[in-house]
Amino acid sequence: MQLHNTSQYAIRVLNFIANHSDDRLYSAKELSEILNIPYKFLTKIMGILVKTGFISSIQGREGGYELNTPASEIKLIDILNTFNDETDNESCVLGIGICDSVNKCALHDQWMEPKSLMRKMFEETTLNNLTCKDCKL
Amino acid sequence: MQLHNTSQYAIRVLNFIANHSDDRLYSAKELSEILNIPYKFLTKIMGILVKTGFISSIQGREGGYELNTPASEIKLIDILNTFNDETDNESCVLGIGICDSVNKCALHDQWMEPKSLMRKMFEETTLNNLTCKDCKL
DNA sequence: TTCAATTACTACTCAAAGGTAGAATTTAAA
DNA sequence: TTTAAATTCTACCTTTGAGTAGTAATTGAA
Repeated sequence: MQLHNTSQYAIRVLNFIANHSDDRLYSAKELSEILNIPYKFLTKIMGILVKTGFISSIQGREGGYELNTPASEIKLIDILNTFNDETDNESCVLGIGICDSVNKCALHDQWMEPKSLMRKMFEETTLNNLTCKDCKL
Repeated sequence: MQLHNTSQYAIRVLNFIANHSDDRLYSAKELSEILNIPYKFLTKIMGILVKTGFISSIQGREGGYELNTPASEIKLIDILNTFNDETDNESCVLGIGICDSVNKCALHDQWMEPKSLMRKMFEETTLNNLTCKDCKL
């Protein structure tokens, strides 16, 4: 029960860029070193984030990445969805198709509350709320 | 963000056995058909559940499986741990080692509440609480 | 005692996540 | 204009979860 590495990496990178947007551009090489993410894997993820529109890339020497939209508009759930980290509200925790109040699995009732809270958190948290000066990178 | 298939299957099988312990023995073939789990994969999982002590197997003709301990003593969290479905309380949601109040990741604060509820649920729910007559199998 | 229904064991395949390699392209600075 | 620092692209490798195949071992019933 945990997020995919790609989702974790993407959140950390986007958060870092959001917190340093005034600053200057950061390259994949720098991000890889600062965030301790394998360089080649990071560039692959950055490519996806560019294609899906989260960020823009500035190519060539002195290049790097910048957010396309304000940090306050980037929800964690959108990042998770990009990397197939389903938080689908209806899918059954025991894997038996769709779960709802009339068609329950054995764990449905107990799962409701933690699931809702978790989903709410990923839906309502933006890169903006995440900003945190003394945090691990 | 979801449970492994193996964990899902294991919970469903154990729950079914728990709900039919008075009854009679169910074989892997029957369980596979009733619960719609691939037979060969199920027998593999049953083997693990026997080795880890959740169930005992009765070999030979008319054989099958039965719980080793009362359903009220089998916690979901123990099943998850058996199949590497970590719900480790300290491990970081963003994958940066250990997370606690003095060593936070950027998502730590928001993650606390849903994580605690989820963990509490898996720790406190036993096969016994799960019993549910009108549920999907 | 035979036989069929059962679990147990070993080894394999398949798919997806995670990660790597190398070369092509872009571009600002020297 | 050259060059080095950057992104981009395509293809590959590795690991792990998911699932399959075949056969040996066990055992109650006929």
